[in-house]
Amino acid sequence: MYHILEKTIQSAFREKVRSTFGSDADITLEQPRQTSFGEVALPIAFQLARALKQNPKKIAADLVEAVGPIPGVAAMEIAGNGYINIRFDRGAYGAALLNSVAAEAVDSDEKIIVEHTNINPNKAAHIGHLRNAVLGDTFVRMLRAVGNKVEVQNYIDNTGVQVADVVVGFHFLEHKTPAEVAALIAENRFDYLCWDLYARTSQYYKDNPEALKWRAETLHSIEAGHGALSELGHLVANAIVKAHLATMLRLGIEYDVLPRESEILHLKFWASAFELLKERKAIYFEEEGKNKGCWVMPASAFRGSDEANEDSKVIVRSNGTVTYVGKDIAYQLWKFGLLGKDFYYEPHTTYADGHQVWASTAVPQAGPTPKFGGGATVYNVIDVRQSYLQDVVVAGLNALGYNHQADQSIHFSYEMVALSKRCCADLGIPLTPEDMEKPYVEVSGRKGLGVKADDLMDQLIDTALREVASRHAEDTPEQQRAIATEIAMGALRYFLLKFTRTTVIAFDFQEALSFEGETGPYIQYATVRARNILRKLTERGEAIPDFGAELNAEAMAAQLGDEDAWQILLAASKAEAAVERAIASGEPAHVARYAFQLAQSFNNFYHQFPILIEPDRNRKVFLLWMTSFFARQLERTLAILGIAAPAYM
RNA sequence: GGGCACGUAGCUCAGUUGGAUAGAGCGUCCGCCUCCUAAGCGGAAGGUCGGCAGUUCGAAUCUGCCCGUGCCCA
Repeated sequence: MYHILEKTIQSAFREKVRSTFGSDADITLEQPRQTSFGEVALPIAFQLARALKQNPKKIAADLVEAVGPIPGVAAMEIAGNGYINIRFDRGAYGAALLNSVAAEAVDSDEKIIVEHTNINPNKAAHIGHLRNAVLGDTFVRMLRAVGNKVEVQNYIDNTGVQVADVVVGFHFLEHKTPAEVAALIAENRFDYLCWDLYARTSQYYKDNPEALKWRAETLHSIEAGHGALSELGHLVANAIVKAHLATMLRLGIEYDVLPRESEILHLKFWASAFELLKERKAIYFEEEGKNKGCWVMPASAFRGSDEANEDSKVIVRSNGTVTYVGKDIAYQLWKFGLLGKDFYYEPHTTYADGHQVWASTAVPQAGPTPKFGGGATVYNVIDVRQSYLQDVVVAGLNALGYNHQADQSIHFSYEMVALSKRCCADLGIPLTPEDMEKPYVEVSGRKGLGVKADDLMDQLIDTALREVASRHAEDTPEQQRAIATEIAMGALRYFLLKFTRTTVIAFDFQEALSFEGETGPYIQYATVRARNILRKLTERGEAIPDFGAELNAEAMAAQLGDEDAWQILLAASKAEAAVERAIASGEPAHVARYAFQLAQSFNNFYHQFPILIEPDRNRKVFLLWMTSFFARQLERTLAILGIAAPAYM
């Protein structure tokens, strides 16, 4: 509702600014410094003052005169040196909220692809991976909430160095056969086992550099697709992908399709992309210099036109192997439906809600399978350290002449999750003097340095469970655990979302395990309270009023004359505006912050207005409507954040 | 050496794209459970928005130069 009125005001002014002053300046809306100034402020007169060489105050007055009455607006006043302050018609506003039945949903046929998670399938997921997945998943929920068609992809690099290294560990260090590894997979926490083995193998390379030949041998075997090493590679990657899906499902994160690198290889995606790149002269064969014998992309393609830097990017090495970027260009082309090729798909996993995840396969399937890829816009959720490579991929699209798709290929970047020094101390990680100088310590899978996702979730659940058990001792352990899990996961998702994407999260247990203040549970608690009021009402034998019948614009106006009630309702009605703003800025943190403010508003309301014992019938009906409106807004916003609203707390 | 970020209260962070008196949580101090759940609420203290210059009606926000930190590319 709020953003609809915003747009009405905006367009009314835009039109008059154009017709009266011949300017098509942007109409920016602000929130007045003081709530007593009104609901919306326009500084447009200042923007026009310079060009028109007129007093802003006069411009503002002329403009207000020209615009005339706007539906939904009660008053416009000139304030300060030329601010236009706008007051809403409270009765009309309240009545509109009362009648709004999940408006809009600007349906679009265009598909948006969001790729996230993309964890190397060679070890357990850690907190850095969680940030990726939670950011990606929340952004997907935001896009879907406003009516977009979204496809969620989780790319699986099942033929890469990292998988090879774990295979090296099993085969050369542990002397395990595929059958033995299969047996290990059947046991518990294979992903944890690999976590340690990967670190051990990495250390072994360090001490015995000649062992790197094992890695090369393994990579060749995996690429060729036969032999014990290849078999081990598939066993490891498939088992770890399963573990990752299970880990992410704990946080309510689901995928639509898992495109795998093995199929990119077998279906010769790269060969098609290579031909395209050569044909369109996006890359060239280097005849001399250090990159002699390589196919390279000229630096000018991705570094602006600065001639200063001569460093071109190698796409195909002189030994004929393609770099990671090369494969990524092929994959990106496929995402836009530009490759002229497609995967085959087979069912991978079915979630409890019936939702099916598909995985790519090189084998044609008998029955009908869905189509994936061919998006109009592609978001790649990848951490900021990959910026350079992402630029090269986009440059590849541009060099091929796909400028529009290049613009629609968005690196949804975010800063890493590091470990605070206190966190390292908690984990018993010894810090070098070098580390002590730094503000935080970088997570390293290679060193086995990090907080495992499942460990963290378990710890959060334990902490929440102690609290739930002390508050609801009468409940069964299963019930307590279910509630504690919802609270723990809510806390974790909120913790990862409240920071903007450019902020490095220095992970700290004390902060992450907190359930008070600006946290997920704070918002959940407000939601539980709102619903409790309505539940208590029916428990007392009273019916929830028919708000549509008992309230109208007049009644709303009377009740909303109360300044506090009005401000609280106004805040509660801005959910859609907050989501739109967050999508425009690509910042899920804005939704998270709004959810917190919404909960604060509700708590404010809760403490200020006793509802069930309110003697005045009209007022009580109004307060109950406010309560149900809050409950709905909180539930919606939590759903967008992927946070559950527990039955009780 | 080049590129990209960041620097705001004791700590951790927001700041709606240049607007009116810079906000929140944590921590500290004081207060509130006879009342819909205290995972809550109210109040207090706490700031040279890294520094200097510039752009203009107006700068935490834009530009330049410094200082400091992180990441990436050679």
